[in-house]
Amino acid sequence: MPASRPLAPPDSDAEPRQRRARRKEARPGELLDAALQLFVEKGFAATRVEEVAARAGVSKGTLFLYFPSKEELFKAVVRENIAGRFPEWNEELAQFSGDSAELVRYCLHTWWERVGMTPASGITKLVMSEAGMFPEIAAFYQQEVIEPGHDLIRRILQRGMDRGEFRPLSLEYAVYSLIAPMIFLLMWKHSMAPCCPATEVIDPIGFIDNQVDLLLRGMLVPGPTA
Amino acid sequence: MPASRPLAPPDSDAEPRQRRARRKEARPGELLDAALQLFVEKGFAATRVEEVAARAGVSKGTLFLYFPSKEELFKAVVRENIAGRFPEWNEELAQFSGDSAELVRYCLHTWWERVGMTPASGITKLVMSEAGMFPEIAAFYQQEVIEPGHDLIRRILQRGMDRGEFRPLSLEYAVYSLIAPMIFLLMWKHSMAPCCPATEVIDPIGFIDNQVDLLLRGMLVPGPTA
Amino acid sequence: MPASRPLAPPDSDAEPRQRRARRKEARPGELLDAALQLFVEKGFAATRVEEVAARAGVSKGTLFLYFPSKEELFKAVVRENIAGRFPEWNEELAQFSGDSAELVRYCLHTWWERVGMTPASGITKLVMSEAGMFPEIAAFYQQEVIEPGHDLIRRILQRGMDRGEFRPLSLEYAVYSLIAPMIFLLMWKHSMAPCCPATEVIDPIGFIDNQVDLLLRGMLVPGPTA
Amino acid sequence: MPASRPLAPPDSDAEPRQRRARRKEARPGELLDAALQLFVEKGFAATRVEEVAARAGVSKGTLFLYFPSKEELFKAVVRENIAGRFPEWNEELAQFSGDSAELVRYCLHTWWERVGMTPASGITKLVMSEAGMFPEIAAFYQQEVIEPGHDLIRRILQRGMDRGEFRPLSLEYAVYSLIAPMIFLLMWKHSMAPCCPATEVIDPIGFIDNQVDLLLRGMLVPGPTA
DNA sequence: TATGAATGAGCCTTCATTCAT
DNA sequence: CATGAATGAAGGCTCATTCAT
Repeated sequence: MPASRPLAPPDSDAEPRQRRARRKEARPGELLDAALQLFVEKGFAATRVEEVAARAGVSKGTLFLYFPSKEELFKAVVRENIAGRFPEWNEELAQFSGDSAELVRYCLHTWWERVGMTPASGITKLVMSEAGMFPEIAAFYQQEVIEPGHDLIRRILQRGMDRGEFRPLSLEYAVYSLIAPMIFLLMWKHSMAPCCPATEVIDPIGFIDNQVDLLLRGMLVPGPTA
Repeated sequence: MPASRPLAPPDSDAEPRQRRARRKEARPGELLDAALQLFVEKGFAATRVEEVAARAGVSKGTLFLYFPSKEELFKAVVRENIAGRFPEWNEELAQFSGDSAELVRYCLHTWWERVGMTPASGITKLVMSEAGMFPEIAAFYQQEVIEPGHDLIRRILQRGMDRGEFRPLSLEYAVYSLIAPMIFLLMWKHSMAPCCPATEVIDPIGFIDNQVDLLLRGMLVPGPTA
Repeated sequence: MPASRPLAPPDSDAEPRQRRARRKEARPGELLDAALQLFVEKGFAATRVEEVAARAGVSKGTLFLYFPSKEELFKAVVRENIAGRFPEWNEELAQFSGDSAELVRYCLHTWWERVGMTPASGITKLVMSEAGMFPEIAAFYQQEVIEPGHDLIRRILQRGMDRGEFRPLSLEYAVYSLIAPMIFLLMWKHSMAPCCPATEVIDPIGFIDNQVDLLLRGMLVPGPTA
Repeated sequence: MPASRPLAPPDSDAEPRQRRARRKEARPGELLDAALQLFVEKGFAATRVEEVAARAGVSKGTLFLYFPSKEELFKAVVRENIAGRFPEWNEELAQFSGDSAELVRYCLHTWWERVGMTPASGITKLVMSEAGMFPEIAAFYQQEVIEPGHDLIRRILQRGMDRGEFRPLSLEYAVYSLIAPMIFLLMWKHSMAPCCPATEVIDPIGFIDNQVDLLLRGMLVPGPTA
């Protein structure tokens, strides 16, 4: 879940005077973006700080002006890219007025649009891949993303049950049932797809639609006209 | 999918004659096991060959007697652990006589018992994490594991449709629907769980049961007493 | 044939501004000099890059900033030290106006002064010693040094015959007759002399003089007063 | 100058019973031959003991049964191959009855036949190439080969002067004049020729003939019909 | 601030040497 | 005697990090 900082700052500088200053402020962000890309592509160890700096258009030394070490850069990348959008999303959820099946469908599609298909989706892959080396980061991610995410989904499911739309569900497991296909899409996109041109291409929208159909059919209280 | 090679060779020196020779045969396996553990634990780059050797009870140099480089060791770990169990599984599938819902349930549980809960499950995590650095390995995995796996599941779904048990399904997407929860379990087990004691523990059996219920409800032709 | 680059860069810091920059330009040369010395002293394999770096007053890593590998360093040493001085020598030869006997004598003495007695003479010993391991280098040397050298000598001999000073000679063999003593001096200087204090010391000037006398006596058309 | 041990032991064993025993005795010799070849080809450092053992048809361990270390193997190779043939040669010289010009020609040709063109010629190349690392060996070689060789040549020259055939010569330098072309042939054969197919091929017999003509013309007392 | 030359700890890999069989 | 599996010291090379400019 990317912060609202523009990922690619428009360099169409109306006022040429302050470009330098603006760039200076933009530095850390540009470095984080470059780092995100590279870490996702190649993993933590295989990414060289010099490459990150180069992709951000600065020198190696400059990177260390902003981040005291490669590890801290990594942590910053993760932290920066999971900046809580949950308040906003919780708000959206609270105001949703359609039926719960709609809500489920809306949620997964929205997640895809706002996270799954953006570069930010890479950080989940990143965190999972490097969790062993950065338990601290994994715990942080768990706390800041996974738990709020689970809560959000749990509320959706509860809403469905409360409104008599969903049959009684094991909240715990049902949450995973909704998350699993998203994780799957993510890993597919970031792991297999980029390196095996032979890999079958998954159409994410189609998959999500189909998956939601399947799951909802299992979750919904059977209507009189099944 | 680990070979049936015993993980810890019985050193019950019944015949004291050829201890050396016996060790020699066991070496590659011991090294591969040690490497599997460490690669899964720490990733490829962060694992030092000396550590692998030490865990296998030999010296650094010995490792290079059996594997010409760290990369080849990695490849061997992957190859060793996916040694085609598909023929055997395909056979089991062909001889299954129960209904297709049973078959689906049986399959996922069996996968968990034979792969998911064994150390070999780390391989998938490993391949996904390092795919960027080892496109060759990823392609190999794609060909040797993913495609046969998809085929197998596709046949199960087709069987269900042929026998009139499953409603018409998009084979493509339905395959992913069955795979996704397995991938999710795997990543959970190898990424979040080991480093965040705080993480909610997922009971895999429970999750699989629940997930199968949900999916089957969506896949089965609604019986007279839904 | 060493380039005219000063072997020990004058660190007489007149302008304290850009010591760093100046060093940077001097580095490759300092490293090449150090490498030349050590390679000649100990051979390629027995020379450690760290030692080369140390003798050049830098750390191991710095060496790799300028040369991508030990092999490339070696190649650079060879290239640096044979940087075509042949054009200049050919020019000298063309403008020589004395008789051909003088020219032969002048040539061999000049070779000694400009190559034989300089550290660059070690290069030939080096190339010959390591030719088996670096066929590429040997071929390069053959092309860039040996062939031009032979051409030069061949022209001298031809000049002598054209002017009626030398009797008809087999150009091919006569070239080797002039080269052989130089190679001999070189190998003596770099192989036997340095390690056997007992070895008889050859006075190169004396040897060259004597050798030229002997050869010229065989090559010259017998004058009326032999 | 190879010892009289046959370089390639004829395995056409008339009596098959003792082959094993005979081989056992032949071991050190076979190892030394293999080592000579490889050391000459690749130099000391680049030759692996395992390769030597393999070429001699034994295992690595066996080599260390006969030679306590690689360095000692090297020294043995040199020692073995310079076994004094000088007594024999000195004898030949003493009994030579022709004129001294003939003797010079005979000597150089004989040297080529008995040393230059045999594998043993490699050791001179070897000693010169590795002298820096084995000063002890170089000194030994100096003492056992170079000095006796110089003595022999010096005696020839003295004989020529004593018999009034040669003009007064600087013994010292004239010795080098005769040795230089031999050294040159040797280095050419072992260094440049094997790795540069492009290298001009020198016909050694032709070169020696030509060189002797040239030198003798310079050394001989001019006859009435110069 | 920004640079990039310099550093040196760290790791993979080789190979002479040992030793149990 | 012979073997070849095992060892571990040594050295090439990388790259995160520092610091003079």
